[in-house]
Amino acid sequence: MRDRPTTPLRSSARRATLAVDVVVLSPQQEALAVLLVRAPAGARERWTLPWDAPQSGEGLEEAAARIAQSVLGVAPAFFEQVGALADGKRHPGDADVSVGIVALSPAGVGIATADAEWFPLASLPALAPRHRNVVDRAASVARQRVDQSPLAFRLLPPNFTLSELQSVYELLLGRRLHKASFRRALQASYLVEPTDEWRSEGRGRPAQLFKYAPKKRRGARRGVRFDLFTE
Amino acid sequence: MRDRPTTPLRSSARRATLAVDVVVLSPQQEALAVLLVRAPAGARERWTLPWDAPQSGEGLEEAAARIAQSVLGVAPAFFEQVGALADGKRHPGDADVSVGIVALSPAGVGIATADAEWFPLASLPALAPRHRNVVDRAASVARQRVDQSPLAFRLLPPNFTLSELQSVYELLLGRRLHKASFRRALQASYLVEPTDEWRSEGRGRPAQLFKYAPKKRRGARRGVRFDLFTE
DNA sequence: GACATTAGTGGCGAAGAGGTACTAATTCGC
DNA sequence: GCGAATTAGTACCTCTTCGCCACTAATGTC
Repeated sequence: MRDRPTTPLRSSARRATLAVDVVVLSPQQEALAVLLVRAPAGARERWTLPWDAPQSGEGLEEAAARIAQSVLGVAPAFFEQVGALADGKRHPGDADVSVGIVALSPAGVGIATADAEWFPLASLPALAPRHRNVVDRAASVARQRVDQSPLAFRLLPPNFTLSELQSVYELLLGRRLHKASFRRALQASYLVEPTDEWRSEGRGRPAQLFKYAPKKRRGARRGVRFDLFTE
Repeated sequence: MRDRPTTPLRSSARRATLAVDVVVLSPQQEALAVLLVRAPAGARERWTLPWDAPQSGEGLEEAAARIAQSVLGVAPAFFEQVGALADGKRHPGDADVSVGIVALSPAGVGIATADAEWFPLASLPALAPRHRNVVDRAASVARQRVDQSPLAFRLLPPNFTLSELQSVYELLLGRRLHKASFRRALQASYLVEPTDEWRSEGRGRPAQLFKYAPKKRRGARRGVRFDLFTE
């Protein structure tokens, strides 16, 4: 590649229409589900992600919390950006730029609006191309970050059984995990604490409830992992 | 948390000023450095990140490539979004929203403009608060992604010695690594291939040059790693 | 030719991985 | 009441991987 004449920068900050598109994820019926809202009559697709423009002076995660709350009834406790998208594809509000934000909500949280519904990630209805893109990125971000942030714990109520935790990990990763190894690794991480409660869920032995209570870990950082490349 | 009356969504996509702020990283003099450009006279800080508004129809990474090229002379080969920021803090162009993008450039690539300079991450001059924020996030993203993407390879020329590769990893991670373990892990990952070339760098035994040539790996995904949490 | 310097490898003990198979505590069916 | 089914949780074994030390290899310096 060779040098080219350069155009001057700082032409001026251009005005663009901006949308915050929220991907609310939650485990529903043994599958990871996305919250969609019914599109207004006349729209090309029948469903869209919850979205809105950020209000002036409002941060982006703040906007996402407001948007999620207006659909779900409660604000999710965890947000993470998927990234900004200006792919030129169609957006329901014709926004030039979309900021995608993943929000995580535990199972069993009710939906406030009659116009909203959970759809399993695997069987989504048709969405505007931009929204489709945002959802795909959101799912991929969730999978990539699951062992770097407490994502899984935000998809569960405050108290949960270890089997529930393992199930959420399996949903996020899309593969089965080994019970003994899972618990051994969890034990060593000092991320959870047992509570006094036990839950009897139909058949079988009752399970002890745990809560997320990360201890400060001795920073025993180990070597480089070359086997985590996604590309 | 209880249900609250909801405000209607889809008020309309609001117009906002948008900037793409680019953090070009490169190893310079044994340290990770950021490319800054001299601010125009009268600005509150003397240096800024290279930034501009995206042109219409231009993707965000595309804009970042154009901006980086105009300062550096060549376009970096690798871009990754840091995220969108609407923190209300001061931006040199008073943009409402900044999209931060990290670009990686190998050492030894010349700077085209006299108004640009490399600054080690550890000793940056004063920057506009928003830019300071973008740089901090960029560094943190780079550290977090280093073992999920071939970041380190993009900070090196096409052919490199394993010691150089290890040095880049040490720069990114901010800690020393063990030579034998590093090479053993690298060997097992099938990410690099030896070339026929050797390089004699002053003293010591000459080193073989390698190139980045990732083979399709057997997807031997292993257990969950709870020890990678950053929070 | 001795020495310093950098590259690269072999091997060892400890820790971690996955797997099997066990024990524990409950509900269900009879 | 009692065994079968079901789910929770653990003990142990094996194989791999990790960190580390110590060594060999090939060059420049004096």
